[in-house]
Amino acid sequence: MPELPEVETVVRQLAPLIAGRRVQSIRIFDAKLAAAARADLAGRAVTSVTRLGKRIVIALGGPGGPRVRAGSREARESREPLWLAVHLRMTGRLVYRDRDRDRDRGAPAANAVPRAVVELDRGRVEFWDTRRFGTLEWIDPERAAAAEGIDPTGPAFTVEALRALLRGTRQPLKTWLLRQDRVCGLGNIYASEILHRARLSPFRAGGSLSRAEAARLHAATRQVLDAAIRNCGTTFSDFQDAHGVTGRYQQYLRVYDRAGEPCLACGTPIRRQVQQQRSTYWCPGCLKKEKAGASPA
DNA sequence: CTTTCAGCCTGGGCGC
DNA sequence: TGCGCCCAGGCTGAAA
Repeated sequence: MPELPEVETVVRQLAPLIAGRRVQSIRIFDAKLAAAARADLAGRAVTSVTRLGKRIVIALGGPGGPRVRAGSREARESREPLWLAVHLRMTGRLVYRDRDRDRDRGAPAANAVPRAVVELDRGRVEFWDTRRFGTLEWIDPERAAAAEGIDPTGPAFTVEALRALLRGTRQPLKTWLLRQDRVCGLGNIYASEILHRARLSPFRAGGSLSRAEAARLHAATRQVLDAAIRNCGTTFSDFQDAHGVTGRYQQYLRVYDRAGEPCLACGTPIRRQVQQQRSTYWCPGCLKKEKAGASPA
């Protein structure tokens, strides 16, 4: 579930389930994630679950329980809050389970093991990830946020900010939208959907947009993401996860994965072309119409 | 700086 | 039923 709306959905589902809960430990079952292991989590509480771009950030406060000597280095270090960042990449999922309940629901395969588990005082958060591209990292959120582009759902994402970021770039729009250091959170589905709604060619150079076109791109980004978040994102697999997060936005996709099918707006067959090793979907009919409509009568 | 491309992994779907 | 492809919601790092 890996673009902004899917990650946002996970955050909204997970936050009320684990906020305020005590953590016991993190258990790692995949050697690729060994660097995320640590033994100082017992007694910490989950203080928040938030989204940073496509990452889920679980904040852990200082530990309660038995105290170490006040003022010692140990005490200072143990009070430091910690932030666990989960990146789902292509196939990652976070599944919350109550202890002894829902034992089997959500498990992708019998006898399969999650890559990692955060054990809570009661229940756990499991990290499942078939392709094992996902990552677990302990981060400094300020530093991580500084490396991230503007969040397109937030107040900093304005037409002027978008224009300033686009200025001078010769990268094709589709490719540019996938960059996480300019505008964060977009991926292969929503980049195509947004450009279609904005009636902009995926192959146009980013820096070539007029003010009006940049405004269309801005509006389309907001509209597509808002609708996708309202619908809990896009889910292709029929898999139901442990608390029933199943997106509905796949019903509203207009171009993604529809190569050869008629455009819902104009009937022209949707085209697919590979850009930067990723499939781009667009409707040539809608772009032609746009050009014609834009020229003086 | 840009662009391209292999690589990281597993599994589903398709044509033969 | 099996085999060999191609494809997949992401991103990194090396090379040109």
